[in-house]
Amino acid sequence: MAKVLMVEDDLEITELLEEYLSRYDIELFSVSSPITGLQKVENERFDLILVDLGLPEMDGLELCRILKKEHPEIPVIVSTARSDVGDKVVAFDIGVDDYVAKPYEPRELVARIKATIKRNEYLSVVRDTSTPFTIDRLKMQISMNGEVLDLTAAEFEIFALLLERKAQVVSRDLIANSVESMRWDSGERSIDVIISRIRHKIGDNPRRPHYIASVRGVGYKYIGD
Amino acid sequence: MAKVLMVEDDLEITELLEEYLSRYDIELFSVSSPITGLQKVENERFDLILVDLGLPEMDGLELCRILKKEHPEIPVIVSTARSDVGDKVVAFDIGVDDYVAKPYEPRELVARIKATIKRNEYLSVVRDTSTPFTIDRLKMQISMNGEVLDLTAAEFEIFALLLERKAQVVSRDLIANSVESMRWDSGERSIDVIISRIRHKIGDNPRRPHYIASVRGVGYKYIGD
DNA sequence: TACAATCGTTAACAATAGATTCACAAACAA
DNA sequence: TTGTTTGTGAATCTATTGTTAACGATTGTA
Repeated sequence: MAKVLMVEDDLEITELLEEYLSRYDIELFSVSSPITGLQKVENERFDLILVDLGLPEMDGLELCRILKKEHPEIPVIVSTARSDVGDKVVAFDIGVDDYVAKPYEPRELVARIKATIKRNEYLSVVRDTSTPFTIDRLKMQISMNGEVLDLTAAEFEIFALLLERKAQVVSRDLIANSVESMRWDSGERSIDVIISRIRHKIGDNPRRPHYIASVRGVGYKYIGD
Repeated sequence: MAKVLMVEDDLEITELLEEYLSRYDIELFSVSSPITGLQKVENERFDLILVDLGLPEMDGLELCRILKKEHPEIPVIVSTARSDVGDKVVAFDIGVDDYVAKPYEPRELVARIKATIKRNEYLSVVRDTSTPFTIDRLKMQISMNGEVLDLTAAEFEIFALLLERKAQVVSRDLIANSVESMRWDSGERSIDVIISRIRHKIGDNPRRPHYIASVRGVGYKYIGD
């Protein structure tokens, strides 16, 4: 039974779909606001998220962006009544997995949901080979090639920060202000020391770094090749 | 001097901070209601906005939401006395840039304000199809035909300066004053030397330059043709 | 055109700012 | 307490920047 979360404010649609999808082995949960959607995602595991564009409070695309940032492992399908092609383009740009235009046939939705979940199962295995690191924020751990690294809180936070920003340079300043397990006013050398400890644990060499490169005068960056 | 707008109804705090922040090169303007805050933002340019949650009239989060919608380019920091974690989560969801819990050390506030402003200065990748070069300030790198160049800080800064000014002549004086990674009192020859090293790395020849031409008696310019 | 004066280029080396890491201290958690 | 995590200062190391100087190119002048 696949668990799908739907973010949609039209109650009529959600009730209909809940009933319909259950016949195809899909358990549908629905919330009407992006905020509650995000909260639900934090506390429950879903196989897929369905986002309706044209939502109140927050732009639906904005929700997708956050979802893709915080939970890139969960596939997202967007739906919209607007015939706006721009939305579609932007949505795919963000990394949305599929798109259905309203009004859609329920049967079509079932097909897309099943296809997307299947594709994602396969992809998540492939994706592992591209970068050796996986972040699990709920468990607060980072794995390297499937092996869980033994990191302290500060090490975890800094490394996660670097990994999330991919090749972007992360300044010591930013690190100091983002990492809760460090005192906000601790010296810049402390950051270097923690970086040094992370490097040691992942077996990286600062001279010829494979993962964490230092950027003179600024900070560090993760180099995913 | 950074201009910061504070939306906070506790006069005691604002007066204290106004005095304190000025010592750190931050000019603080304060308003006590979200409405006047919004009006001020319409008519003046600010580098950052500080919003206190738990405001009268309008919910502080609501103010943030409007600010982020109307002026996404201005960074926002929220502060709150509530220890409510939910607020924090929602605030970040809205797109708030940073968060301080009350009571906070004034020094901490200074650090966060400075960091947030700096982080927001450069946001995007400059892509220009007319030249083979691409500047990515976040990653602090310049690519030539897709290949990332291995530049040092000073090399990066000078080359970026030239590229951004297109065909304009950039004087040695301007270079000396713009480049942070160089000592402010270093001679003019040092600039020439760094230009030489950039040329070497991009395979340019000063006799018959394709990219960087010297302008006798003044400085250099980038020739994109 | 020849010559001088000036400016630009770059190689080789020197100076230095910044990074790394060690060993230990302080803070924190159990 | 004890053990673990984070912070500090110092020694060391190194990449980056600065300096010098010899040479080449350019401009101006007669």
